[in-house]
Amino acid sequence: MEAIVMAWSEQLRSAGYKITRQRRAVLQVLAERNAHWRPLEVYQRARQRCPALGLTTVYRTLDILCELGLVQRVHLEQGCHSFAPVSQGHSHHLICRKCGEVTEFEGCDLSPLLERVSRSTGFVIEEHWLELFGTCPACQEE
Amino acid sequence: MEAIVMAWSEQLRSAGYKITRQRRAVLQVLAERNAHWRPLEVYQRARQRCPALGLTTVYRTLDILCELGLVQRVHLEQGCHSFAPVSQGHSHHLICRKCGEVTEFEGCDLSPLLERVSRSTGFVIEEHWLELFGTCPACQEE
DNA sequence: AATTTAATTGAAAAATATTTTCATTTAGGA
DNA sequence: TCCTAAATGAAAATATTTTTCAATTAAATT
Ligand SMILES: [Mn+2]
Ligand SMILES: [Mn+2]
Ligand SMILES: [Zn+2]
Ligand SMILES: [Zn+2]
Repeated sequence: MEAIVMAWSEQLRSAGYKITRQRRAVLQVLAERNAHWRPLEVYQRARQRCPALGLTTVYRTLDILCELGLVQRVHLEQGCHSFAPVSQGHSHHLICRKCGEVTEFEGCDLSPLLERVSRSTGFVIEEHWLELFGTCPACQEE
Repeated sequence: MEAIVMAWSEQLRSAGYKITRQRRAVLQVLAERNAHWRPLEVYQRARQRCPALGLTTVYRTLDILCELGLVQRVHLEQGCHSFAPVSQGHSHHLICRKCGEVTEFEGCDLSPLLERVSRSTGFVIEEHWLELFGTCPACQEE
């Protein structure tokens, strides 16, 4: 089994969640590709491994994974219904508009920007979201 | 009438759209506050000015305003169903988590970051989204 | 291995959000 | 004022997400 699936399972377990066939199937699907997944897609694909799976459980599992910071909602022009795996705590995504591939990128030093905005607006800034869109190497070759 | 409503109307007109009572009511609501608005909120508020207004028309009007770059969808933790006015072309929002106030901020020079990410991933980066969350000056005083 | 039990489950229904359809109305140019 | 394409709202359809609840099950305990 994929190492990432085992790592996720361990995180679930240590947070007090049981490892069920259904949850395992969801994790395995998410580990298949670096991409963003909609609940319905996860459901359809995961049912090949676990036919008894219900869509409700997919939603519930994604909720838990979000809560634990193992996946993150991805916001797209077409809508904000999909989720992508996350490696560390604070994370941003780079999304291919053609194939949907999702790549995390490291290091977002926005401090100068944030400080400037904070000073000019008087806001206390507590969080930032940054998402990049473009074309991945594979899709650049058409 | 608010200057901003007249400016928006002119934009609509010059894009070939008719200025209807319904559209004017929607614009007037959006101009009321620097905030993010959900379609249903716009609908309820705008019906005080134009009782015949339908929710469908609110959705359609927001679509057009998005298309023309006069409003922009705002993405929140709770969901991504609201819209906020935009002054210029490329714009980012700073959102108060307490009162919902939305402030645009100027100048987001992300070039060094984008270039670095582009180099390290091989992606061609075409667009970026940045949203900041925090507490506005008024809400800081509790 | 059998027992126990709280966590988990899926189906169905409900709630919420958005889009489509279509007959009627209307803004705005002629 | 007349004309017409654009715009409209009500209703229905579609899409997404959550709630409810009786049945099942993971896994800790015997
Ligand atoms: Mn960051
Ligand atoms: Mn920018
Ligand atoms: Zn979003
Ligand atoms: Zn505030």
